[in-house]
Amino acid sequence: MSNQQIVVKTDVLKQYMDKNNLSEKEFAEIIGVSHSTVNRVLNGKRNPGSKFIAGVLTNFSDLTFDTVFSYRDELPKGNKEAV
Amino acid sequence: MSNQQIVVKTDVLKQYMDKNNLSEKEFAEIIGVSHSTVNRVLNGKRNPGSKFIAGVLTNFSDLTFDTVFSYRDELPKGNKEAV
DNA sequence: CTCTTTTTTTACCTTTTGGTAATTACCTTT
DNA sequence: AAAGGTAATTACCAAAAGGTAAAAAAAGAG
Repeated sequence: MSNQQIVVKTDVLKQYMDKNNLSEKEFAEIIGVSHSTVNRVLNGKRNPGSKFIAGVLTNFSDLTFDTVFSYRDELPKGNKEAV
Repeated sequence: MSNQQIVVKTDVLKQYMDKNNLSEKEFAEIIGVSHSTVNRVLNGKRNPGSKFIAGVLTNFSDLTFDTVFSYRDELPKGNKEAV
C-alpha cells in the first residue's frame, strides 16, 4: 500500500526563477499554465498537476524531474498509522 | 504557447503487466490507486494524474518516466491553429 | 509623498482526476 | 448449459488541480 504524491522542491524552483529573472507570470506563460497556478504551487497551496509537471520538463531542458520534483507519501483521512 | 500533458504509453504498460502477470486490480493496489483508475488510464479515458505517476515510479524500480510516460501537446477549445 | 505599473495573492468557478459500487464480460468447474 | 468466481468496464459522486478576474502588495518614476 502506498499513497504517493508528486511535490515540488519550492526552494529549488524559486532560486531557478530568480537566477533567470523570471516572474511568476513569465514562468507561467512559458510552461503553459496560469500565473495563479504557479503562485499556488510555489507557496505550497497546491500540488503540481500533470500539466504543470509536463510544462516544466518540456520547456526547460536544464530542469530534470529529480531536480525540481520529489515524492511524498501522504497519510490521508483513514490513517492507519500512529493509533 | 505550450499546453503540455503527460500521457501513458498504454501498450508499454499493458505489456509490462502481462509479463509480470499483474491484473489491473493487482497493479492498482501496488501503485496505490483504485482499479478503475488504472482501467481508465489504460484505455485512454483518463490521463494519468500526479498520484498515478508517482505510484508507478516509486513502486516499480524498473519502470522509468520515459519508459512509461510521454508528453502530448493538446490543442484545447480556443485553438489558434488552423483558422 | 503620490501616482503608475508590475508582481503576487486570493475568491470564485470550471475542468480533470480519483474513488465506490454496481454492472458486464470471461472463465472455470460441474 | 448453469453456477460460481474473477477480471474488466462504467455510472455516479468527491476531491484536487487549473483558470479568470479582481484585490492587495511591491517596486519605480516623477
